[in-house]
Amino acid sequence: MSVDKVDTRYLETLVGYNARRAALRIIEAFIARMAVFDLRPVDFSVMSLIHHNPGITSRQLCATLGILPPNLVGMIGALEKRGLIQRERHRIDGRAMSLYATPEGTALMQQAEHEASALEVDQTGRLTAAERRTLMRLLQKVYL
Amino acid sequence: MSVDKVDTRYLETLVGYNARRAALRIIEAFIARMAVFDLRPVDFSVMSLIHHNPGITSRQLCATLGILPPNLVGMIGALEKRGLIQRERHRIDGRAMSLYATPEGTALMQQAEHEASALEVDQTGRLTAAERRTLMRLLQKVYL
DNA sequence: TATTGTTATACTCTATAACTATA
DNA sequence: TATAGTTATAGAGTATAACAATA
Repeated sequence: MSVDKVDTRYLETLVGYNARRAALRIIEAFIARMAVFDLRPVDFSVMSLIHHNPGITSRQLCATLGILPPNLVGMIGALEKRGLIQRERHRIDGRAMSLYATPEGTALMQQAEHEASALEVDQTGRLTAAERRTLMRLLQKVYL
Repeated sequence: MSVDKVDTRYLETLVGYNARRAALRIIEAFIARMAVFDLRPVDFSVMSLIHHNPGITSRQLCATLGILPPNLVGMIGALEKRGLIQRERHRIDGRAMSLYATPEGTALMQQAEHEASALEVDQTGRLTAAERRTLMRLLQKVYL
């Protein structure tokens, strides 16, 4: 026999389960609304960090976002090919590459971040501003 | 030039970013501590739902957990092969399969859920019990 | 000797199309 | 005609090993 209504009460006591479900919900909406910019969540994160940290290296991006170096190479290459970022050999450490947003990349990210922030408010519409701040603070207490 | 310290302040204003980081942190610990039971997060979720919903169908599992049917088949097959669950043809709807935890599966899940709950407390050690309840409630307000 | 970036490659996860048995 | 489960397969995401250039 099937069950009338699925009892999910146990899983809902787990922070990991709830955080994953919430993240997937928001990311789903993010993908849909960021399609006009042709930016996946990971591309957005990478571009945002370069935008706010001119000269950041690939290694620093990997460490910050938890991306493995081999998996970043293609993304960086694609963003450079699109004219959104520029790569320069690091002035002091010749092994590293410094990354910069181009004027086109900067303009794109100003729009994209504005849209992302608007989307966040939409997706968390059932939360008050205070609850939203609390949620952020508690999540950071978990992973930072 | 690389940057001294990476500025992540903008990304940290996004619920999606924070929820994903927190979820990944907890899931990482989950994978490590559930290895003794040979249960990945998805296996744990599936087994837990079967455990608490005797007779649940594959379709109901898919709808509840957001898994696509073709991707559930192999998991169910593996769990059955391990003797943790039993599949029976649904008594009324001959197309569906009703799923039940075996005594072995039930015993395993009692241990596994106990361990998962303990792990949750460890991973959210920087939160008070009240904060943990608040976090859960706010996350559910986002995705439910 | 260690680190940055890179290539190649394997592995896992997720998604799509099409089939069968039943409703 | 629609749905539950299944098969095969494609695509995206993530991981490991090894290498060249530089520290």
